Amino acid sequence: MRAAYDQQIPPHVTVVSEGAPADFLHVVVEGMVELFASTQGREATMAVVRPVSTFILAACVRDAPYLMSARTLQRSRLLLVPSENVRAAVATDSRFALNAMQDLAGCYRGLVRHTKNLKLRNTRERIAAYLLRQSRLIGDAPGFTLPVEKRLIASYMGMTPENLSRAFKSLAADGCKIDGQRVIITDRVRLEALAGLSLLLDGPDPDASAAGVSLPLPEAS
Amino acid sequence: MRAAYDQQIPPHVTVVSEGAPADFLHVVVEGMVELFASTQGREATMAVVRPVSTFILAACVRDAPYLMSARTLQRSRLLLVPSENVRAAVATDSRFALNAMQDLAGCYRGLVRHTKNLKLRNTRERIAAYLLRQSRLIGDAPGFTLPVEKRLIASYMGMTPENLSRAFKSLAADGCKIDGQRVIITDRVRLEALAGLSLLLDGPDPDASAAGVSLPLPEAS
DNA sequence: CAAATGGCTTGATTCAGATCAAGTCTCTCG
DNA sequence: CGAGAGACTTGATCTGAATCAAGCCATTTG
Repeated sequence: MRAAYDQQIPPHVTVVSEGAPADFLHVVVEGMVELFASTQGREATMAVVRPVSTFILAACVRDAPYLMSARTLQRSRLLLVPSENVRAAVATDSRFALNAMQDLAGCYRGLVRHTKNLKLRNTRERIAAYLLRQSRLIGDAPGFTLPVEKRLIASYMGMTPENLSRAFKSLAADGCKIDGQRVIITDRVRLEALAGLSLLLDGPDPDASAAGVSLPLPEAS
Repeated sequence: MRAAYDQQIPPHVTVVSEGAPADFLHVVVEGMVELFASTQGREATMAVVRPVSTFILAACVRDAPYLMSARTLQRSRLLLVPSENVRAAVATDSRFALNAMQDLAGCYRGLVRHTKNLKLRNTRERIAAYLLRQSRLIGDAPGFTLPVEKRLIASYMGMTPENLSRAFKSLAADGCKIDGQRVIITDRVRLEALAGLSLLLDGPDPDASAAGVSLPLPEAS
């Protein structure tokens, strides 16, 4: 920690570029950071990190290049811990290692869920599942506010903003009303049926999503 | 290890079902194991594990339910280590913990790559990238043999066998000839261009794929 | 050895989702 | 306050990939 840098970063600043060597472990202390990947024009949101969580721990541990880029979505406070110090801590402090491992395992499981989602469900089902999960994470409240921009949700879910918009509208017929940022689940049973039940796929343990990776929690309302 | 079970398993046997509690860490000593996920009829291959590698380490570490199922593709020899022993070893043996962490980080990075692939490339590009990566993993040999059934490759890559077949055929025009199990890269430059350059996306470190997760290595020929 | 099974290919057709093209609304900023 | 920018929506159209339907081939099995 003594070697770490504490930084205030304005919104919309890219703080990590994929391909670069993993010099620092990043910790989001305040604000919100998007992890994304891009190739020749195309771009995909991989996760959104909220306080207090780390990102690119895996690259640090392996001393390998970053696989994702990161940019701030809001003004954010980041703690940058030099990778060598992280690796030293992992090697000498077994409690640190244990916690790092839990974090890593959580990230992995979060990504497994995300990938299953992409491969096994179509757009409407993915959205239904997402909304249900959001609702569950705040205690099964039927109403809540979307925590990030829709275009970001669309990218994370592997679809275009246009299709997200259409899907949102069409969900009215399946138990969920979306108006602007406001979401109201009107018929949970119906929505769950659409999502392809199997909340096994999304639950019961929140894993990484509780830790702040994947997409942020909504606010109940 | 003293508490572990050493088992010979016939082909096509499901040894792990998603949703079940993670009672054992599995180690593939011989053979080949497919990790897959399914919901209501649909099914997706998530990875193929080859010796010597572990699977479902993350579930063990977190003491959480399995997120994937596992079945043998061939007659296989598996070592089942009770999860509690794994967690005990992690807690007491810092070298063990360190290695487990490396493994976990490798799996995570492998999955990040896979997900980027799914989100950023279309079917032909994914296949081109896959073939190039296979070639690279055996030392840039232009010719090799596909290591698993095509239907499995198709599922792993998130497409139907029909489309994989068509894509393979169409790649003849882009620098790669596939005949049965045999692959010959005739024009690497062209194929790389199609794959969307960015071998950043797939390299340079092999991470998990070297460790035996993702899809198996091909055989040079 | 004939039948069956399962993987693979091929063609025809369909459809989910992408793309293209406006247009609206909100928020910011000069 | 008016202009501009960016997010979002909506409709029309296009297209990549899925689905459906045979047929082929190799391997297994009775």
